[in-house]
Amino acid sequence: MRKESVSINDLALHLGLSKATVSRALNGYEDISERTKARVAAAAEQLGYRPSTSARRLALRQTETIGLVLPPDAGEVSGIFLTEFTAALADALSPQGFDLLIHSSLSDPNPLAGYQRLVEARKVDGFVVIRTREQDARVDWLLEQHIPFVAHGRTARAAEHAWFDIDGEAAFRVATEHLIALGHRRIAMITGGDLLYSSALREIGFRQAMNAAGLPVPEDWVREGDLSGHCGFTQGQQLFQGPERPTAVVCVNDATAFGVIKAARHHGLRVPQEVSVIGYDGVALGDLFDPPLTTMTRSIDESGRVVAQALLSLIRGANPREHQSLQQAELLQRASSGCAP
Amino acid sequence: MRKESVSINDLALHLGLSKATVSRALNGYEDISERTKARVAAAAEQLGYRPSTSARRLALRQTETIGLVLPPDAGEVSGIFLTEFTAALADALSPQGFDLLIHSSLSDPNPLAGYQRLVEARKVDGFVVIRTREQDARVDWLLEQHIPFVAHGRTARAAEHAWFDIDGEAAFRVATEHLIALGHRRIAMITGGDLLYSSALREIGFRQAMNAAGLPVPEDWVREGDLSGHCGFTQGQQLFQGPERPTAVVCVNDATAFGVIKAARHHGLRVPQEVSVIGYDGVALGDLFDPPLTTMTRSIDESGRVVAQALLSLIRGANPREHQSLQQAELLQRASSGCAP
DNA sequence: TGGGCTTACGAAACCGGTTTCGTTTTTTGT
DNA sequence: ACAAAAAACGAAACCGGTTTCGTAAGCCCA
Repeated sequence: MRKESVSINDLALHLGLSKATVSRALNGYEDISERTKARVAAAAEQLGYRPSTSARRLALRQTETIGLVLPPDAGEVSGIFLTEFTAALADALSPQGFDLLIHSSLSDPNPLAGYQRLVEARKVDGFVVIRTREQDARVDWLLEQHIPFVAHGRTARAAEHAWFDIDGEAAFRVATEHLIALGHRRIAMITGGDLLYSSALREIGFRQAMNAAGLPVPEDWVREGDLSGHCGFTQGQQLFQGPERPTAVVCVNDATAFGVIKAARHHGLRVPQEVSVIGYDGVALGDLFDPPLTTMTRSIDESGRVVAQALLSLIRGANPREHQSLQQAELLQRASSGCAP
Repeated sequence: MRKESVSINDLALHLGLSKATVSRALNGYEDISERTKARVAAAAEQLGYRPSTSARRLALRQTETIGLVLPPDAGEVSGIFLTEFTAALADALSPQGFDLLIHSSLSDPNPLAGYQRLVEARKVDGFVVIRTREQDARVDWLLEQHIPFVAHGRTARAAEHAWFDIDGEAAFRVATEHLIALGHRRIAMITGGDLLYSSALREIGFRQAMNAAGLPVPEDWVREGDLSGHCGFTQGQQLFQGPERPTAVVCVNDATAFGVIKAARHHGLRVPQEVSVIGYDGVALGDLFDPPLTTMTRSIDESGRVVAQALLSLIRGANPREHQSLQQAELLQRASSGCAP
């Protein structure tokens, strides 16, 4: 613990000025002469003065901190994505003097608990909410409390809040059309259930492309997963067991796709010769997989940057409706998709 | 932004007591009567009083926050591990009222920059340092400044600081002996170079087991990687190209192992029939891989908990030497290791 | 020369807690 | 019954900034 840090009082004393003047000089107020500002800046530099963050926060009634509360299954489900995303967030926040606070309470089953604790303790100025659902209790509560936040993903109340999302509908249209162009006619999908609003949108895109091509979508070829690879595996096994099995599967995310590929192999089906699989997210590991995973992707770094900027804007008073951004994903064609058998 | 939050002054006024008494009552001081304590607690509950974190921090000269600064390549290299680890950290910290602050400055090439900024701004009470190297500038600096920290992994100066580590030497002895027991005699290793002190220790364990079994270790069968899957792939290709290729490879981490398996496949070598591969970390994705990855593992959750407790202890004044903990990893036998051909 | 305007700065209050120290009140001892 | 000790609480300083408001000094102009 540092003991000998110099306070604004020390600085004022050393300069023979009042702390009020020093404070305003450092903050560029108009009613301080240029000569004094220069003197103060020089002395601050020389004495190594660093304003105390705690004191600033108390005086400004602002924490300059934004909160990210992790879902209980964060590690298993969205591992790589989250690390890249939080890194991008933190990186975009720090030049503005903001910090990223990570909260996790596995113990408490209530999804609101973490948010409430951070708000009550006044530890954050706003939130980034990830993995949004269609009906999202966290979003409802934050809206009700008028707390700034930006959602990564839309919700049923998307019109009312700030969000950043990737156009899953379009993405899955593209992915499905890609498969259709390769000659596939029997295509299945594994969704994320109601764990992710985006899942429903992606399903719509899938169905649109199928309809447009006049292809049928049997009811049990749209199966509900839980975003995990394990579930992708079991659902994949269901898909592949009949004689009338699909020749291609689009998956709500990469983890699920990994599971589906494993299931295909279990049934002795080669990928992509006998079954094509497409994922969604573009995690780096997909490239090492066998076969390398074809997927829909969009720069995570940029997502983090955009979300961070939007949130800072909100905290400074911007209108949430001005920060709703829909981005397009791109098809990253690797080797898990190929011509229909 | 909440406006109407009740302060300790409001509470004192409402009770007809001084704020000093209220403060001490809430903090359980001995010189406050039980009756008063009960009254204060009841009123606090009723009015929904929540102490301001900023004010507490200023008065206590403590931030109750610990910092984690991400390495620049965090997302690519140690994705899944990091999410699980930070979640575990945050989870263990929050019951003690501590928060986890994530910092990342990709822009600044200086590995110390993030630490210095957080310390100068007095934003944290201590650090968790990950991915330690043998000569680690961050550790040197933190020691010099007498700032509490616990390292995840040892360094050359391990005797001087608190650390949590997994016994990589023993782990790689176990992994190598496992392969030897399966009949392998030609075993290679891919290390992490000097990116990770643990890498050197793991190499020692590997060599020990080989020596004990009287097996030779050709110089170019210990190849240097960078912890990434991509590098595992290129190094694996080197290993497999000659006629005298190894029948098994132990890898410094799972990502590298994934790359090696891909390389094996590129050379038409089946895993594990013709080549066995063992990783290290035990990430969840390993189970979905084809074949599921045999690896050395240890509960990440528990690591996080132990590190968090150690750091809190340090901040409360404990001796760093009392918090040096070496844990044993376990062999997680899946399908990427099998009998020698 | 004196009244009105700027300009540049200082005094003091404030943010919301904690802590030191002193004072009043009650209890204890004889 | 009275002095001494203990118990319970209040006043005020403090942590280190920001901000409001007031004022002295310098300048302009009649």
